[in-house]
Amino acid sequence: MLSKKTQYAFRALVHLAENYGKAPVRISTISVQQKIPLKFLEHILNDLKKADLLESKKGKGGGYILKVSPKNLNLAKVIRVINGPIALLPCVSLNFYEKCIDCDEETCGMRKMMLIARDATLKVLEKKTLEDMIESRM
Amino acid sequence: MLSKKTQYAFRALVHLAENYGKAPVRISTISVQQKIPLKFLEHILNDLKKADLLESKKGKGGGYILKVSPKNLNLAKVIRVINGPIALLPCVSLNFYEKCIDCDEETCGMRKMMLIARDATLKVLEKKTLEDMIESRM
DNA sequence: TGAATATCATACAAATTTAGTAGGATTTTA
DNA sequence: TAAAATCCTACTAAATTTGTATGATATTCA
Repeated sequence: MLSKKTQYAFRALVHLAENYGKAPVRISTISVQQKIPLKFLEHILNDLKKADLLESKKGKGGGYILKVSPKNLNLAKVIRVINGPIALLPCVSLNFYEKCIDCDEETCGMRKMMLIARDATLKVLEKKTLEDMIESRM
Repeated sequence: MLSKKTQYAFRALVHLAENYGKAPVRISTISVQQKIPLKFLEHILNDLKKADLLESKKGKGGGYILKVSPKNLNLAKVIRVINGPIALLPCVSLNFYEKCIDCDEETCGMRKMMLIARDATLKVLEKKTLEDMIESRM
């Protein structure tokens, strides 16, 4: 399951996507409108910034703006930045690979199955974008 | 990601599947051969038993046996019993549904996307069985 | 220039979940 | 009835999640 932090991140990103191309949006605005604890939201936006998804401006009139177009930001990217691996096992993770203990990757059946599951999940999450998410609302 | 407990569960189930139709297997045997802490394994096997996947026999000559055929035990079932929900959001979980806070399900784009992702993942995990897992090892 | 505005950085803390241990009760077989 | 096994309840330690607190830093605008 996605952490609360990740759900917050998506909500913040949707908010910023709706202001894409406009003036920066303050953390406090997002916090109030999306009902996300302000100081927690600071961390989240900072994480997204470090991942190069957001830009920020300090001082009066400052705030955050989406750096990439909503249609170029896929959901897998966001999940990986905030939530971590998408795969069900570390040994089948593309971005967070770790060897499993006591398991020979060549002959591990669990690994083989989770690889197939991962591919199926990724096919969706890497294709769907923030824009798809917003448009799907009607 | 699947918890360590879930990975242990799969390993234990594979072990039991290899003894399907034969005499019961003791916890201690599985513990040693699969390198799973014994007392922790007790809990796991008990959970699987409560979910009706295993049968147990007490006393000398006792142990655990797989109650269902390996080819009739799909991976989603196991994950749900030990790990919990497969969906990425509680509001799109079939077996562990919970309403999200501050979210209208009719118009929530995040929900719409995670529904599609869930279906893709489930299509694999509900189709693949313990037998598939074992056979895929070669 | 300086006050107000905003992000940025670091550290801390509470709550929850995960991963295991301990000790004994219960049941079955021989 | 003794040995062998599961069963049950409670406890504990470690890790992760979900925040909070405090102040530093940068920017704008009068």
